Amino acid sequence: MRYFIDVILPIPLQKLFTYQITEAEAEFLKPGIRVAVPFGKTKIYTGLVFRIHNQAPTAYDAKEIHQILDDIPIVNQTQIELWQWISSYYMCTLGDVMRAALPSAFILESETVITKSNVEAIDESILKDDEFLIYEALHHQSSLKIHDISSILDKKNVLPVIKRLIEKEAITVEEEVYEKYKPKLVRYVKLHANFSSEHALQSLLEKLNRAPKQRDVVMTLFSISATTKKPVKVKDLTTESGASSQIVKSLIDKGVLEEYFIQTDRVQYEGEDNEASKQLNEHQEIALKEVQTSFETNNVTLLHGVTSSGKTEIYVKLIEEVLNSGKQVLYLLPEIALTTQLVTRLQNYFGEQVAIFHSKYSVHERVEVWNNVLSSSAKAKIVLGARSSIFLPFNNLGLIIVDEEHEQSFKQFDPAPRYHARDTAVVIAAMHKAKVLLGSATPSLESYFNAKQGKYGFVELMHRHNNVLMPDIELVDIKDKHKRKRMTGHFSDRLIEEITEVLEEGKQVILFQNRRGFSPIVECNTCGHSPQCPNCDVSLTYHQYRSQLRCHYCGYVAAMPQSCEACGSTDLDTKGFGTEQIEEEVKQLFPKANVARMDLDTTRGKYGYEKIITALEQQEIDILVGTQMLTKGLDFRNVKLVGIMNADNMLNFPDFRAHERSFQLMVQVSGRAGRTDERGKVLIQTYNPFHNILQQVSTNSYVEMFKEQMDDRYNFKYPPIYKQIKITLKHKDYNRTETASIWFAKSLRQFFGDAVLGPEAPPVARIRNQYHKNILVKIPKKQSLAKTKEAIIKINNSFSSIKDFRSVKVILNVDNF
DNA sequence: AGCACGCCGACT
DNA sequence: GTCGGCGTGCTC
Repeated sequence: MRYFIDVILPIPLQKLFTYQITEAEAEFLKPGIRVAVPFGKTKIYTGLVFRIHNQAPTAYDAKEIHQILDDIPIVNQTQIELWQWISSYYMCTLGDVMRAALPSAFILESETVITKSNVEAIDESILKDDEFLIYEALHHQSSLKIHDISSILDKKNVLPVIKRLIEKEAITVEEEVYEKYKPKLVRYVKLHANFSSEHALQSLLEKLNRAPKQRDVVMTLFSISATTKKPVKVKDLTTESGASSQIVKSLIDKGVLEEYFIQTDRVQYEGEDNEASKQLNEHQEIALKEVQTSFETNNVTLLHGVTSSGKTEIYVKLIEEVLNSGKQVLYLLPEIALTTQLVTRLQNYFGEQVAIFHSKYSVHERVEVWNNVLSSSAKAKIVLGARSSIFLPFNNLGLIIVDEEHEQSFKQFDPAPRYHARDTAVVIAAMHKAKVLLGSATPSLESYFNAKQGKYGFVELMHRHNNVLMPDIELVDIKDKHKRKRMTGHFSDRLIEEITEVLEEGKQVILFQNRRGFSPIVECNTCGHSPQCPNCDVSLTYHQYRSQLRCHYCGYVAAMPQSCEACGSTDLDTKGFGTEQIEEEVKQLFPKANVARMDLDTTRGKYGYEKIITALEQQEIDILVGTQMLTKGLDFRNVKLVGIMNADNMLNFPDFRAHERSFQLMVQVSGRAGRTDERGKVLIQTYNPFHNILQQVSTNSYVEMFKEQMDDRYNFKYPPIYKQIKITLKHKDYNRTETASIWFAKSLRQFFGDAVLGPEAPPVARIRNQYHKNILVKIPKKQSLAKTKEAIIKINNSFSSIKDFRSVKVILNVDNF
């Protein structure tokens, strides 16, 4: 009997690959174990065992595997099922899912290692200059990587050189696989066993009298272990005794001390003991009861709680309950909210049981969280994570909380798998027979719709904590203010008045402008020319603080020109405004106030974000100017006024969800005002104060907004009434993109007729020198999604078999919102 | 996706 | 004449 395995490889190919294994391997292997397999002519890849069987492939000879990488499966059966669901629902390959799901340290790739051949000295005269350079380098260094050779020769393509050297038998190459994850070892020391007796110790100390530094170290070791009664880290010993690590080393060399290593987790909770969860107020208590009742009949429940209503405390109670039943909890949050207070809060309640998983963690840290979840370790009973934490190897999930459920960042846009973590969470929960709680102050239309349809349970929490009133929202008509000359820069007289007042009270102000940089367009007043990005179809944004022009799509940077590139005129003007300009104007208007800015530019780096938040909490900042970053789950105690500089640019955004998003954004920012005792104030500056959305924001009428938006969605066949799939075609040649997209749309129409929209060029038609075209397929609820996808895949297959179109990239995006 | 192979322009 | 550009095809 012959044995085979089908493996998933982390490459975007639909197929699984079959390898030969021995009987012993067949007995050992299980689905979910990683194997290193040869792939193509040279490479070795990490594959994940999907199936073990006896059917020999007919068309080819299966290769043998290279190595088994795990003792036990690192991916469980439920996850493999989930991967399959994601791959079919979001129209991507299993390899795509594998790449996204596994921490990158789990996916090893081989590296080519070049060594000198063992042939006796070869005739060096047959070597050419570059070949000799490498041959020579190998005399000094036993082995070289491809990368090293590139830098020695200072060129990119070094493979031909290597090939020639192999032919001349000067070198040999090998593929080596490296384990990327190394457990972290901490170095400890103890007194060598030889000196455990009183007598031996005595004579040792006498001997050391002549080496006072070493004696100090030994004495410090005694005092540390006497006080802590724990093993002593080398690091503690050196800092405590003030001795260099050299002294410790010589003691080890002498055999006085003995070193040993203990494996530790990189991520450790070092906080205090847990505090008890807070007593709920009457409204929270009722909401909690309602959620619990809802869970009896619904697997998914939506909790609509206004900003500052204390949803977190309810979550905490639910988590406690689930933990007591011995199950795991997944708490999903938008990426950015993870870096803040909430993490600390949950750790205060649950201590070590909380594991955190997000993109700022190193690959090693992620592996540790993965392993802790896999082994159902007590250290990962609750996982607090961003969208990718849905891929962790849970085996006993009881509850998933999706906080800020409406956040778009739960949807992955690029690369594949383009999944939505909230929707995927619902699927995972079903697999585990777990419950899902979606929480938001401004639920997404689809979740609210699902709740209204009875598909989800629904609980409302309309009272703010301590019964603080909802902020008072005032609309300021800047068209009128301009006419009456009541504007100073981008500030209306009302806004200036309010800021002045709030500052006098010693309270803080947040100003929201959803655009970074100084101004999005620079224009020449003489000829009208404005600098464009050379790689994308957008005008460059002016960033004042470095006097640069930058493209927000591709990252292109140029110095701000002194004069117009087209006509040479020095009369340059800026159109539109961003956070930088607001910051500058505030500084001029309120020279005494401390002003800070929070946007992508100021929060780069690991702690950039935290720094600003802490400064605001410590009240070192009086006025904070920022983009939508401000809205994500932050709890600012002392902010009394929120100013929205211009509501119109978001409302006019060309997207069917622009209104919904604007509503959510504005309500969320407004929620930052007056969160503790005093009522907050919000000023919204707009050219169009009678816009329905603005009226709804100012009266906090979610339901009204929902009804009106749903009418639009119904009339224009948009989600959540219709499902939709977006197909994007990309190519560097405009004409080819054009003809390809027309062909694609035409084929789609043969199946779906009017339900196909486009092809249409997106607002930015060229990004990084690639032309884009979008096609939208709208799918009525009653139409089979599976059949629709099948048809699209079929069309895509015939598309890529057309020679001219093969180089056109096709991106399928299911539920592209 | 990589990576090898193979065919054409621009340089020593 | 070679080097290296990228279009084409394949990977168990």
